Amino acid sequence: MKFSKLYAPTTKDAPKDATLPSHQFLVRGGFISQVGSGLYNFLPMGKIVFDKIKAVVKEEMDKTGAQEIQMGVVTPAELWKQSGRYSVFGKELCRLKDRKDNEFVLGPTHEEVVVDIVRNRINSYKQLPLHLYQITTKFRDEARPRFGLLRGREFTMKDGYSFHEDEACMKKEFALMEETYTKIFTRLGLDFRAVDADSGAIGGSGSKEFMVLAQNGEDDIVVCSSCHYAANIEAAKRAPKMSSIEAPQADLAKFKTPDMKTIDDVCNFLHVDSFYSIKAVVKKAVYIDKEEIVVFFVRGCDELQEVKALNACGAIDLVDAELEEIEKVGLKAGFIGPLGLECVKFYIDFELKEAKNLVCGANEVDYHWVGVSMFNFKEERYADLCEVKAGDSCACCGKELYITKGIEVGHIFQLGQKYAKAMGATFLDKNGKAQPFYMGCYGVGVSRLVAVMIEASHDEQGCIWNKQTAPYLLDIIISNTKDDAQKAYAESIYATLKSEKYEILLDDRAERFGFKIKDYELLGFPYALIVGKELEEGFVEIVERKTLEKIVVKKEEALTKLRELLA
RNA sequence: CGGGGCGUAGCGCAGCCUGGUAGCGCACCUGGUUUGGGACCAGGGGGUCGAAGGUUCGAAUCCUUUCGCCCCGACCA
Repeated sequence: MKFSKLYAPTTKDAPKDATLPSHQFLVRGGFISQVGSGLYNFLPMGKIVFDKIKAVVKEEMDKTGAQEIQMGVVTPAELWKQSGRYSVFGKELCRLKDRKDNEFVLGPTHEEVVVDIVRNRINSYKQLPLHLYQITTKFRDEARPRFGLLRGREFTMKDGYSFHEDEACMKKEFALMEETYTKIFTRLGLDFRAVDADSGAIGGSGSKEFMVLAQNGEDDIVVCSSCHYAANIEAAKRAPKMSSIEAPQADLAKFKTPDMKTIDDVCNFLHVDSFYSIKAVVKKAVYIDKEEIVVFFVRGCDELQEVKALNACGAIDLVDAELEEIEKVGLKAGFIGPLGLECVKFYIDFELKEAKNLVCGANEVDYHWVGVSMFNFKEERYADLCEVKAGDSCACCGKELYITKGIEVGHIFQLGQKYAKAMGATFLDKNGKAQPFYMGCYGVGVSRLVAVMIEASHDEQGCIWNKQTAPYLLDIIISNTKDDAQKAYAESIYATLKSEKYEILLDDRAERFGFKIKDYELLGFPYALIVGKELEEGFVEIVERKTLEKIVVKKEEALTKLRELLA
């Protein structure tokens, strides 16, 4: 490709709203252009990168025996009503009506549709397992699109769905997908971790996220400093917390604690470490048909992890409770404790199970209990509720955990029979009995990966593409296009390499050297060949983008050297 | 969804408070000089001032409504 013909509108300045390197460089380099909030167009070079990433994903998926299909973006709302997600999925689900007032949704994911495809067509266990996948546009009406391609409203995802006769077979496919995703992200040259995750709105039992480690990630991930344990903070576990501080010895007694509404106040007043106190976090749980106040108890030194809390109470959403609502159900804000609590639903972090010598609210204004022991609560009261912090101990090996940032690029789920049951999708097993399918589903954020590649590899000047995803492998820069010798030499190298099927760019624009080398650094192709002044003496230069180091080679040897580098 | 900001040429902005000829930089076009780190000189083209309504002799500017975009947070497979 000749740069003079390429549509790559590069700019010196970044758009004012682009804060992340990937967003800035994608726009400055003319890879993408924005057309609306969270809506982007891919320009020629952006499209090349996108297609290269897509090809890697497709190749690895096809190797596993999964079959590519393509489902419609517009889906009848009826299918979503069958699965129950029409009401559960929030405002991200874009709903629309046709001219006859029939309801539709823009597919944010395709479990419902794929079940419909298989339902009544796969009738026997003999036809299983089956894995169908697609690489298509999804739409989610995000509350706050941002960071360019990292969180758009329209995006491209590879989403695969597998069907199995039993759980064992489903788990086998899950393991195969974990392996496959590892191959995909390794081929793309990314530094990533597969982490334990919460399943969110997709549901199901086991789920793992693939996180690319990056400073600008939106997710917190907990990683063990010693063993292989890694998890999204929403699902992270730790070894039960211990305290070296001696437990306060006291018999069960009610203490007057005037106006002591916070853990700090109470602990200071009673000279107790916050480890030995119980914190009450009041939330309003939103269900499909109702709202109610729910209280979560964790150790005073811990924080409530909201996703865990949401899972514990099975609500659709948890929102902050207003003081008025708290008082209305009979709770005494600042003095809430589990002992004798009856007016609301409540859950207790399981690390508090059978704990002793605690301080907690007495459900009476200006009073706290001391010497509390956590026995006599029903088993179902206990749940994993607290947020893991840096410095906590690993549940697997006991060593220290730390927290780092990640960008989610893949997520794999064991769905079990959730969708098949809800939508009445069954097959006949070996005994001739109808059984709902076991399903798995597996997603890769393909368009997001375009941005992730840059987040993972860039410098002050611009992108640094690897050979696997670079739009072009080499940029031949003619320093002065009025110099016939430079032009002729550059064009001959270009023609030769092009005939050998290398993807290369010839910067033949009538611009000055500085302009073109800046564009090269911004666009970030792996190598550049500079044909300039030294050609007269018989030399040209090869630049490696990653290091920006230049090597001078004899003009006769440049081709050989380039073939070696580009191979 | 809560809080805040901004919409004036393709991009970045000034003008608005105090109403009266729509401006600057970059980009673009023409000619010339220049050609190894985003050149210089001269000339030139391009804007329903986000939209609608109102006040006024007169609105980019004041008032009302509305749409869009962005930032912080909540949310988010």
